[in-house]
Amino acid sequence: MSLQIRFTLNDGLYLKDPQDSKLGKNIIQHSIILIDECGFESFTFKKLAERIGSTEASIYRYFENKHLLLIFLVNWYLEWVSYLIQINTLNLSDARLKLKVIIHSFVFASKDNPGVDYVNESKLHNIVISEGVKAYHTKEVDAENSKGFFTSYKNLATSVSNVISEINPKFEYPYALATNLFEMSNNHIYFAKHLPRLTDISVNENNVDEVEIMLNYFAEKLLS
Amino acid sequence: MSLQIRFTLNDGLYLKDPQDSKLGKNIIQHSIILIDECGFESFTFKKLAERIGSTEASIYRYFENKHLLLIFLVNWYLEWVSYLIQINTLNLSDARLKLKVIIHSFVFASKDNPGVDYVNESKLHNIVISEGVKAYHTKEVDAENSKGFFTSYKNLATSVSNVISEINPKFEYPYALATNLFEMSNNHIYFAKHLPRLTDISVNENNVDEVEIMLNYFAEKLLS
DNA sequence: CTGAAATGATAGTAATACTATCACAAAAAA
DNA sequence: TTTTTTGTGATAGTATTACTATCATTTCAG
Repeated sequence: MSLQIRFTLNDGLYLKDPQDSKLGKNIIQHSIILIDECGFESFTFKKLAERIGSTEASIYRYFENKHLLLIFLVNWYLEWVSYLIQINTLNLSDARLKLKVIIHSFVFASKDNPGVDYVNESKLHNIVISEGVKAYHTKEVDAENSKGFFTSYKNLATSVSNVISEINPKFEYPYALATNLFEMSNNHIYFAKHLPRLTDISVNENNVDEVEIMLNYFAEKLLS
Repeated sequence: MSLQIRFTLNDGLYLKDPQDSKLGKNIIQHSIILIDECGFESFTFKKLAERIGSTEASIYRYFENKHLLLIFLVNWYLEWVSYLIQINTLNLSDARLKLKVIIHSFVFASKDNPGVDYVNESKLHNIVISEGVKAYHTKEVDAENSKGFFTSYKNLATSVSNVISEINPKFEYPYALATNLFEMSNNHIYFAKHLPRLTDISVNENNVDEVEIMLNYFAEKLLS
């Protein structure tokens, strides 16, 4: 027997909760692997169906389209990061230490943790880095936002901004700093791997220490 | 007669230079309008052809596909911003003032300038804000990067990072700060418009003053 | 054991992302 | 001027994508 983590995600994202069935979990597990392999644009439900020995029609019973699946995965990741932050800051009283844990979670979300058996957190993090921004850069943002599809991100931003305000109550941009640390983390890992001239840091064999050091430096300096 | 600005963009981006012909300029002009209207995913060459009274086949003679057209447009924008920065910092000696001009250009690129008659810089800026990240978030980044498709961004990052190093030669992350100011500018304008809970600033009727103030604050604090 | 729910199998449609061919007009070269 | 080249339009066609619909079968809960 195993204690399974289960996140409550906005139920408008799916037609049937994939966390409830074998097929659903298969969809999550292998969509992560497949998107990581081929990239989001050339990922299709047909390919996914072949991969898991199912059919397109069956997958469409869970997700209306691949875009909603992407939002689902990104939200899953954000819930996972929020969860990590929560358990690792529980017994910390120093807000500066909490922010260090937060930054560590942004950068390392994949490593050092047990996780959920059907989710490869490391590959999911790669997807968030490479494809995450596509989740909310569409013509339908406003409609999707009003359905609550981005509350996971907002909640994370809020909890991080609370820590920031705890460190420096006079800092005027706690939300902007919170989201910027997250976006910057993903961006610069991506830059280091693919467009190194756009950053100063380097990531060798998935060693993202330099990113963490940079984010800590930015945060400290801004909040001093 | 008019003095037309003309940017030299990587010639691998197009099959035939659209800046050379009436149809080419029409493609640029109306693709900007159309992508701004429908968003990149539902923008198609067929719709564009109908809009300008031409045919799909004719457009394919200029661009291999809509993805390369997007990279072309983003590069055009970056060249335009670089050009603005160059002419507006020419007679400045104070590096801090230069950085202010840079930030102003990131945020306001559209307004207060004459421009090129077939390019609506304001709409182009909107496209960069909403769709820009898709230009380099694909499985083909590495291949496209090696063809030099992203040199406009790299050049901009380099020139901004030079100003940053001029302000504070000991600052360890001049490139990261340069790209972050650019990305942050676009991100937070987008957040303010569509996901306001992810930022602290607001943008009313395209008044982006608050974004500019925030970026200046971040830059000053980090470089102090 | 029975019935409902989940899945598989198959088929079909509209739109997308192209490629190919031919005809025509205008501009450039001879 | 004539001839070529070049650019554009018109039309057609193909493979793939993004779905939707229907019916049969399996699975599992009561």
